[in-house]
Amino acid sequence: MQELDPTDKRILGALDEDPRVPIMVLAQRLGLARGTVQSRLERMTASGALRPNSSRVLPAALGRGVAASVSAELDQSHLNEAIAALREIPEVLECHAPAGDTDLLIRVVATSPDDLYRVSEEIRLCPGIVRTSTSMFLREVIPYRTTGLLKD
Amino acid sequence: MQELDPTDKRILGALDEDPRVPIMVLAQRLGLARGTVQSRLERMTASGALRPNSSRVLPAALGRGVAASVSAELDQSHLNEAIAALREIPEVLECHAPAGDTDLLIRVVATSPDDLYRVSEEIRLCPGIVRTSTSMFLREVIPYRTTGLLKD
DNA sequence: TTCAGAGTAGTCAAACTGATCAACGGCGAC
DNA sequence: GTCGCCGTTGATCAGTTTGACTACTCTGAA
Repeated sequence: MQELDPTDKRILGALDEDPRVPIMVLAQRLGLARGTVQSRLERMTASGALRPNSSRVLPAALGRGVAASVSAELDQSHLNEAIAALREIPEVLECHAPAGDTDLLIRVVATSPDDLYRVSEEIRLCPGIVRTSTSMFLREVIPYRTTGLLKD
Repeated sequence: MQELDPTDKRILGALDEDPRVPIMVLAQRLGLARGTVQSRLERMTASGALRPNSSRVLPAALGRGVAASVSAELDQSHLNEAIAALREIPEVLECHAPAGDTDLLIRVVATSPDDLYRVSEEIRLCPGIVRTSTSMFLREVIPYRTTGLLKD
């Protein structure tokens, strides 16, 4: 994956609202030749600089209106097993290994607080996971975005 | 924003790899009439069930290879000011208000550990923010996804 | 039973796509 | 300096897709 240059960013910026605008429209809106936009789009999608389109779907639209962060402490010798097990849980949206006290930080969603309990239980039962601590999100203060970074 | 039904999910699933496939191709791949796919896509994009396209861009592709989570404790009487200030920082990707001890959980990215220091400094200096604690992510164990939720 | 809403299947003209081309400019290697 | 490489441009082409429209069918709810 190579880094995106300012032209790439401009293209992505113009695609922000509607990723299906015709390339021609895009090109003339940006003052570029159609071929340029076309080849850059191909390169960007091929280079893996973009997440799959489904990452745009809001969990709330899938009935998962409750979000939370689960910290998990784990038996380091079973790290890979734990990760494999977490990957099988659809409600696990994302997982990071932070420096510091907790071993894994897991982003989850659920249909309700009750369902959240079920999900965190499911995480707790993953092999290698010793202890978890779930913190429900009361509010999404700033929704995920990268818009600001595109404007460099 | 209304909830997506199984057909909507199938459409989104088929769009996962390439959001620019022609609607006709999509329709015959799913065994639906073109008009159906077309109207549903319109409805979905209009209903706000999707994030802007730029949320697909990997921060790493924008030179932000370092990710972290910042917990911020704040003076509750300046909550809105703090949020407004955070919104102005492009490296702040997202922000949640969790139940529990910390007041805000902020997802940030940076170009380097050194740059991460700068960003967390910037957050600390936001009006209303009393104390912060930054935890750098050593590894993205499971990249963000919603794929599993689409298969219900 | 009747009705509204959603899906199907078909049409149309206009517009788009992907592929291709020659030409041009910048840039690093030699 | 100049050579070749690479990306951009502006152009062409046939084939396809789009958006808008129609009429018909199906289904669940009143």
